[in-house]
Amino acid sequence: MAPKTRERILDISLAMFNERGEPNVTTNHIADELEISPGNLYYHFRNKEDIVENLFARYEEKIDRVMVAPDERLPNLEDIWLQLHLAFETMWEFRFVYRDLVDITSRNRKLRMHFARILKRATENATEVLKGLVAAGIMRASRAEIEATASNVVLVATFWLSYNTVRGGALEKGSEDLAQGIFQLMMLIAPFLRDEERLHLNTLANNYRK
Amino acid sequence: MAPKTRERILDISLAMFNERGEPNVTTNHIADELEISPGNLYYHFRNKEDIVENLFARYEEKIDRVMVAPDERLPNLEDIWLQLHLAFETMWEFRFVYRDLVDITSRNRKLRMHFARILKRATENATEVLKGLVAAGIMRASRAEIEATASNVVLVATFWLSYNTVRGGALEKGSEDLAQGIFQLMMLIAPFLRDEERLHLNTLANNYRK
DNA sequence: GTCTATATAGGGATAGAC
DNA sequence: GTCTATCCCTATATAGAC
Repeated sequence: MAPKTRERILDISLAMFNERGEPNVTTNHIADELEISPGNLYYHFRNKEDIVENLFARYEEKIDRVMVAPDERLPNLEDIWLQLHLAFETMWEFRFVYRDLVDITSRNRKLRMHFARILKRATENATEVLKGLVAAGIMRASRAEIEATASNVVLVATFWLSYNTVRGGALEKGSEDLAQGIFQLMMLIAPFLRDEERLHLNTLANNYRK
Repeated sequence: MAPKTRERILDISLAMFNERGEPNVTTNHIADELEISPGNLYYHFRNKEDIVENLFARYEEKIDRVMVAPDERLPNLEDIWLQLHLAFETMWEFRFVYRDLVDITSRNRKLRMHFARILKRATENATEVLKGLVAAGIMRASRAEIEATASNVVLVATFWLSYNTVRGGALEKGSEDLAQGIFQLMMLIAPFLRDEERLHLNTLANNYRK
């Protein structure tokens, strides 16, 4: 049996928001693409914002599952690659949120609060991981450096896709763009690493240079 | 004598774009605010995009003057504080560009190309300055680290205002927000500095923590 | 649950008088 | 240069039939 209309609206809206940017997709576009009537769409959702909020809720749920606190074991660099990879995959899936982040959060108090919460949690998460690396002896950094770096990690992660779009240059397929962003994040912590890991990252740079 | 209408339109548009976001300001709003007729506005500008392009040209000219290549003398940290301050002031003056950066550049090829050029120039500029610090013996970093850091500096500078908006928390008056962003940028290069300067920055952190 | 038809509002933009 | 009047179009949203 075909998926419920409500779900189909959400799915196609996500695809169109991601592709064209949420401000540039109207409810009529969505209805057209689905080959349903605008009236039908409004039977399932009060308004466009209602669709956006539902998609954001999907996003929030997924990203929350990815931002798991570090467990008892001290983290290593492999853990970080993996966690960044999972986070970036989810952000890519809902990249419309990031494309017009300020506009979307400015006009909707609910989304603004929830997004601020995600950022806060991400920053705490990053801080804990960095502290873990210090505790594991993999890196050395002061408290102030850890805090500043955690903020910078979150900032770069949040706006990497926008940056990559805006700096021009042909966009790769999504997965390569993401890999480059993850590398860029790793280079934020590279200078704090002990020589072995630091040199390793420097070597990897050639694979990601663009 | 009062300023020419054309200039008044540009001035008030800039103020309104900065305050409400460019997508949320219509030509009618602008005309209302100026207490002129919409028809008059369209006598001076072909359309809204024409206004945006003119404001962007103003911005580009100013930011180009700020991004001066380092002169013969090797740079020190004071030079960097100063240059960042000048750049951030100009970005703040035209912050509407940054608020909806992806949307604005996506729909206008000309702005897209010009903004990409600014980013490219900023990255080259940052790279040169970092190399200068290395040459001056103030910091140590590999070529790969310099390149990655230059990119991160530009990325953080580009999206600092958006980040600050979106993370919530009461916004300070503009000047304090900017100072915090500049500090955040300095912390990107802190780990590469020799001990003296690195400790100095770490001490400053208390003034900027938020 | 879905459609057709329509109401309403607003934004972009132009013509023509002054 | 400026205004009034207006047109066109698109977007959101609703009513009521099926």
